Amino acid sequence: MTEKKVRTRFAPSPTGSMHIGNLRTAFYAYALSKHEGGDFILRIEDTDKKREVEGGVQEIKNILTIFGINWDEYYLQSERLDLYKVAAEKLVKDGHAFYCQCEAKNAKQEGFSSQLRDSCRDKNFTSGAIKLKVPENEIIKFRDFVLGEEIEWKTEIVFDATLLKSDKFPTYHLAVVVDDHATSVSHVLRGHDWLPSTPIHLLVYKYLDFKIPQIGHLTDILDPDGGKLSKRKGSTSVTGLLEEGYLPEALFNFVILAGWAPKDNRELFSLEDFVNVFDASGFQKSNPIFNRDKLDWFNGQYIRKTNDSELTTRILKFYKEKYPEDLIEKIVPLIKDRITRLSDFDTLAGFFFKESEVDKNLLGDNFDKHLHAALETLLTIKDFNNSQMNDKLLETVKNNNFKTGDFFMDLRIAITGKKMTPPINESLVILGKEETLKRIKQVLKSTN
RNA sequence: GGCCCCAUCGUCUAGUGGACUAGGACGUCGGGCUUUCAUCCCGAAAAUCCUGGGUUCGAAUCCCAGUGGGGUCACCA
Repeated sequence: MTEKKVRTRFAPSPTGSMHIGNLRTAFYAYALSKHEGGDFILRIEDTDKKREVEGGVQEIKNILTIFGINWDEYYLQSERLDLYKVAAEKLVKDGHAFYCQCEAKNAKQEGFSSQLRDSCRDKNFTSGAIKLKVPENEIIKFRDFVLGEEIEWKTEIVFDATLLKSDKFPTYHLAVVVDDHATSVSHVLRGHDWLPSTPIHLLVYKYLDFKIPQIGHLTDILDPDGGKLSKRKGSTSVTGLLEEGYLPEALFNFVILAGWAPKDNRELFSLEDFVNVFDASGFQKSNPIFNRDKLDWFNGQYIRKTNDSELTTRILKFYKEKYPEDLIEKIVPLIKDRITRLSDFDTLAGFFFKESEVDKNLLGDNFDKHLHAALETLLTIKDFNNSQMNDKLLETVKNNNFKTGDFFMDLRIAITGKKMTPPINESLVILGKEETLKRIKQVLKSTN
């Protein structure tokens, strides 16, 4: 009964549109706690006012909600400034930090900086930014629960990091330690890029006399061209991917499997499945490459799993109600197996809404005979419905000794302007008699 | 450059000293189904387990070095 509750947090900063790798961290942190019936905390790290983006906080909340991630507690660092200030001043008082009045270096210097010890560390100023007084000749280490390794550094290579900026806002190094402690976070899960600054945090924990939580560093998702995932190859922002027509379920499934794997190599996971089977030993140690083909495959899988009325709604919303719902509903069964992204709906089903130009070169040698025969047959059908359409047209093919494939291909092209389309007879039914005949006549007329 | 992490088919991975003639998935190629394209089904190719040394009766699995990839070195997170 004294077991400590697993509490994790997702701590993004509202500095731009959320990156897919960032979202992955949220999924992992969520599953880590929820698998144990623990708590998941959302903490906004808005301590850099200069970089903060308008609406950034709302976007983070919206995205988590879209993916079904709910948080048990919520914190905004800018509302907790006193906490950090007290902690920083305590460190100064105890001799583990000092005031610095140097001019701020607020951008990365050219080349590699090597000035690890700050010139103000022994000047005993009583105001200014507060920096950590890193000790000499100490070994600082921890066991990373993702890597499963003990990692250590000599304090000689740790720099006197700024803890509290002169604007009284904390830096990440201070805020992360103070908040994780204050909110009883048991497991810290974060990007690989934080590994090098972990010794700073470890020192702060020690000097503040806080218990160190479990800390784990996740892999980075890499760009197919090398380096960290970048925007060169299309969007990597979550909203961008959503706008490309990817389903949240597919994005979720794809991204959790980039950096984590189950023992049995299972592929399809809902959020609930993932929480159920989650096991931290499944974390990978090496960086995965963003594989769009695999994402596309997942998306196709989920489109097929979605029931027709739900898919109709999603397409309706995706196109911001540009197309009428009743028509989408009829078309959905025809395109469901044929699209990999919602955005494919346009290219595959566009002809239903807008007459497409017919390239005569696409038509076969006997298109004239084919289309005349089709026209004649279609004219006799009073009520356009699937079974009748199929029977009559097939009968026409037989009676005229046409080649079935060639006949339907010409009809297909005349109606849609394309060689790759949904099933043609079913499409004609949806299109209706009037429109169908009109299009066939038009092609016949323009090719004469 | 210093420091740190990592290394199994093109890609994501299973594998935790003997069951590995290294398994699965995506992609690719071939076939089936079929009035197109897809879906679906079947099959194939694809991995010197990065290299070199050890340890061991035995190594993809443990150790060391090299090489390669990644990260990081701000009053940004």
